[in-house]
Amino acid sequence: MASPHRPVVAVSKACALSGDAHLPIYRRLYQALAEQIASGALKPGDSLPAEADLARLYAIAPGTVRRAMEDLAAKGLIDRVHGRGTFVRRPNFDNAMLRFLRFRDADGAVIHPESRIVLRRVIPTPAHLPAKLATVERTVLHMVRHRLWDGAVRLVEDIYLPAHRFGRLLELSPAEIGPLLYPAYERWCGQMVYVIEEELAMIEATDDDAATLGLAPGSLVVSIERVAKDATGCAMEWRLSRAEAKRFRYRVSSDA
Amino acid sequence: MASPHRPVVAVSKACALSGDAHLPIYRRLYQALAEQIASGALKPGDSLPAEADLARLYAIAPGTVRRAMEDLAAKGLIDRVHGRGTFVRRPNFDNAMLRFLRFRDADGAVIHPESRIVLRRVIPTPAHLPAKLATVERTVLHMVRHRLWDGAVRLVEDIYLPAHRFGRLLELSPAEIGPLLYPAYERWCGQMVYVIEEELAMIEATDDDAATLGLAPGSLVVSIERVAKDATGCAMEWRLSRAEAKRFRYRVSSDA
DNA sequence: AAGTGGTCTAGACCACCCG
DNA sequence: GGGTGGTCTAGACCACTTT
Repeated sequence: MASPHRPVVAVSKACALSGDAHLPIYRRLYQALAEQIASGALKPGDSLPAEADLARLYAIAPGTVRRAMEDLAAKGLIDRVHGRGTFVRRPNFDNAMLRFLRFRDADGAVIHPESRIVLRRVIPTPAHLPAKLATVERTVLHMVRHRLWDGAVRLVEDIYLPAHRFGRLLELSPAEIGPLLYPAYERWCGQMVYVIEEELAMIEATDDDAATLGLAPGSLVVSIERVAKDATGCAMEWRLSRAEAKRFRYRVSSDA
Repeated sequence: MASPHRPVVAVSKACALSGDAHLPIYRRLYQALAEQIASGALKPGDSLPAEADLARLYAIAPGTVRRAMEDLAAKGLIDRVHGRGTFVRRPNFDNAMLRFLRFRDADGAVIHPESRIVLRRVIPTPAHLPAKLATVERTVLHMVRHRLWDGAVRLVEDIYLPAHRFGRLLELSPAEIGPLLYPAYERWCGQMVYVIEEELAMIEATDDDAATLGLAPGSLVVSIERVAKDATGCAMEWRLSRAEAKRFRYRVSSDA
C-alpha cells in the first residue's frame, strides 16, 4: 500500500515492486523473488538479502517482507536458517511434487535414480491423448525416458507434451535438460507444474518393457499414469511409467 | 461469541494457555484449539471466536492469534471466511479420505464393497505397534475386516485402535457400525480422522491371505499400510490391508 | 452500521550462528 | 559482538458479509 509518509531514508535505490498493483505487496514481492530464482539471477545456494534489507530496499514493512519469505519457504523455493540467513533451495526430490514416487533398495532406503532420455520426437497426436492432455494440436512431443540405478533400467516412462509449449526441449542437450524434468520445464519452457494426479495399477509387462527392465515375460509391473497441470488446471503433461512391481514403494499423505 | 454451547467468558479475566511453556504462544493456542476440535467440544460447522475475542480471552496480541488461526487453516482444521468468521471444518470422507482406495471391476468402474468384520478383540499391545500408534496402553483393540464384491473376499484388513478410546466398538452390532469405519468412529467414539498417511508395496501373499483371497500361494498382493490421525496429529488408527495386486487401482492427487 | 478476516506498519526482545 | 531469523506486540486501515 502507498504509505502516506514515505521514509526519507537515503537508500541509494528504493526499488518499486512491479506487477499488478491490486495484488498484495507480499504477493508481489513473492513473485519478484520467485522470478529471480526461476530466471537464474538467484542460483541455488545463493543467499537472499536479510529481511530488514529487503524492507528498506522496497520501502515496505519488515512484517510484509516476512510474509513473502514464509510463503516462499512453504513453497519450497528457499530455506530459512535461524541465525545464518535465507538461501535459494537446491532443487531435489524433496520437492512437494516429486515426493510421490519412491523406490526402495534392499534396505528400504530412498533412491535417486539416474535419468536417461532415449527418445525425443514430434508425432501426430495419438487418438487417446486429447482425453488426457489439454491440446487441440495435431502433433505432440513424445519422449521416452529410462531411470536407472544399480546399473540397470528400473523405470520406463513415456511422456507426452503439447508441441507448441515444449518444442524447445528438442533442441537441448541432455545435460541442459538435467535429471529432473519439471525444473527443466520451468527453466526452458516457462511452464510450472502445480498439481499432479496419479493412478496406479498392476499389469503384466509388455514384451518390450520386460526386456528393457530385465524381467521375465509376463511379469507384473506397476503402471503409473500421471497428469501434471499448471496453475490454471490445464493438463500440460501426460506420462505413463512402468516399473517392476516388487521394487515399488509408494507413500502418500492426505495433508500435503 | 454468541455460540449457544460456549460459556460466556468474562473478558476481564484472561485464560491461561496450558502446555509446555517453552513452546511459542501461537503453537500452544493451535494445540488448544485443535484439541477442542479433536475432543468434540468444537464440532464441525461451529464458529470460533473472532480473532480479537481470542486475543482478549488469552491476553495475547491479535497477531499471535492470527498466526495460530492461519496454521489451523493451512492444516485444514478450520475454514476462514472473509467477513463472516472462522468455522470448524468437517473432514469429508467421500472426497478427501476414501478417494485413495479404489478397486476396479471388469470395466474399470468403481466398486463399493461389502464390509464384514470377522474379528473383534482386545489383545496385548504388539511390540511393533507403539512405533506406529500413539498409545502407551498395554492393550489395543484389534479388528479383522473383510471387504467383498462379486461374492468373494477381495481385501483383508487388520485394524488396531487404542482400547480406551475405541472400546465401545466391541459392544456394537455390525449393523450399528455400518459399512464405513470412520463415520462409525465419529458417531460412536467421538473420534474424527483428519489426516491419513499410506504406504504401498507389493509383496508375496502369506498362506493365510492367499487362502482368504482365493489366490495361489505366493501370489503378489498389494500391501497398504495406513496411519489415521486426529486433529492434533495423534495417530489413532493403524491399518494393514492386503489385496490381489492385479485387481488393484489407486488414485491420488497432489491437490488435496 | 457492525463485525469479521485481510493487509500493513513499526517497532520490541530473544535465540541462534559466525567471526 | 554483530547480524540473522523467530516470536510477539499494538495498533492502523481496508474488504467483505451480514443485520
